[in-house]
Amino acid sequence: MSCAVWWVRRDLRLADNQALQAALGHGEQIVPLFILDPKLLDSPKASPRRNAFLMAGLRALKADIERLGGRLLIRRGDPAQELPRVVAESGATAVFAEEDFSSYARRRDSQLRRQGVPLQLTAGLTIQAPDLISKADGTPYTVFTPFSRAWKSRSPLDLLQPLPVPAQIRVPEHLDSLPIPAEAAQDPPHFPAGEAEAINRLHAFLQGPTSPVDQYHERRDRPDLDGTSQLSPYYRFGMLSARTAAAAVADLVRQRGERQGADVWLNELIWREFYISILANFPHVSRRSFRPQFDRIAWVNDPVSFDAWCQGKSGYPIVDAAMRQLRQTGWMHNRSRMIAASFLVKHLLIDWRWGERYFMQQLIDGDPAANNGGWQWVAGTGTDAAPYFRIFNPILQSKKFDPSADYIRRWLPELSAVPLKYIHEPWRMPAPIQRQSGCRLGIEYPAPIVDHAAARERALAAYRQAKSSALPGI
DNA sequence: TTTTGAGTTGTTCGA
DNA sequence: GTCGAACAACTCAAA
Repeated sequence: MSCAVWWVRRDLRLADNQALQAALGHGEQIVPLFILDPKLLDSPKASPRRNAFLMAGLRALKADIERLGGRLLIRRGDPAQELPRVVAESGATAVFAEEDFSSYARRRDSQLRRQGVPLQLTAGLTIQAPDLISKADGTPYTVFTPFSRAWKSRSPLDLLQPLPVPAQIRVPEHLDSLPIPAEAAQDPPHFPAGEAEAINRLHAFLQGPTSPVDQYHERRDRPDLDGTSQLSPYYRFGMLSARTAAAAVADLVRQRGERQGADVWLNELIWREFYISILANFPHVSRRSFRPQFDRIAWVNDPVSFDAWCQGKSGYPIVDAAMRQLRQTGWMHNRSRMIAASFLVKHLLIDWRWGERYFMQQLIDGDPAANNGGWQWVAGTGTDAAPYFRIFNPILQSKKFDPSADYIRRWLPELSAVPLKYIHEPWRMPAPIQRQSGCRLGIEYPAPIVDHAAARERALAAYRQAKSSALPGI
């Protein structure tokens, strides 16, 4: 009886799954397999919370597969050993998996092929394969706007056809499976794992009674509001495919006509495709700057400041609120990510890789491509050719994007009684008001660890220096 | 090959 | 408070 392995990696879904469909098309039986890879689960960039989300996702996937009459096999170890073992035990003649483009994934998959494992990679992580969108001369785009234009012209939304959930999954009986480990970290309460939850969220965002997507363009930048879809963890593990999301937006536009909110939201999906394409085509970005001259920045890298930043004790309320949201929930609003990241890189002059690693250790949605792209954008070392002196002012950002300070008060209870007039910059609060509001500087809430104006000048000087010393031979 | 227009998300300064 | 200019000069994409 012919048989194929469906090797699940970061595509924990039954709908619109090209690897699954290819495996089903190969033979009468399939082996749904997930390999717990210690190299990934215990890496320095792994996160207990993200691992817990993954395990919960596996439990959901297992139940979904069982509902179709199948089983999910769990194995543990190096895929280079475990995958051939499962292939031998099952007699499978092919292995299908969704292609992933991180450096580790590429090395792993090409090694397996060199070993002779009949591994076939399918598309699906992105809507457009990273090597498909290229300039006229065949080289990849490095600027978002032209990339997005090419992406849109190559991919008319009306033509997107997500694949159905299979009716039945038949799995050989005799194969052993480990249990799904119970993780030390709790399942993240804000993000119940699983494909059903992802689909519910997608529909609630697009079509719910309030249709949040229609206000997305106005509300997406406001961390104090609930204006985003919060689907990122689900894309991260493929509990929802990008194509399903894009097709749902296309449906909406067909029903109700063009909408600004839908367009801006779709653009965010294209950003995701862009950064995956950057990582795939320029793998050096995971270790170094996209632009080599910025590898010469003289970072200060003060561990004490870094620790204060991690703990949300920088003395800048908007930065600290962001970092505490991250610590407490494993998720952070996009605007907050930019503000917090900019503060670390520009105000503290700490290497963006330190921040990148910390975010990966905390974020449930932590994705190598998007996280790296975002950090390099903030650091000014990435694909964005904008001027390096664009340094966020955390006070202005705070007043602009958290005007009532609801976000600050939510995550920093010690500031809850501080008057709005002072809450964005509590160091300006007169001593009597500090006592009155129960928020004394240096006691209940820290004094700022750097002065904005001085830090800004220092960052400008460091970047200027890096640029001028980048001349060859000097 | 050369030229031209443009580049997610900004800040500061001075009128 | 609001507005426009300056910030500094580079790289990319496409004609």
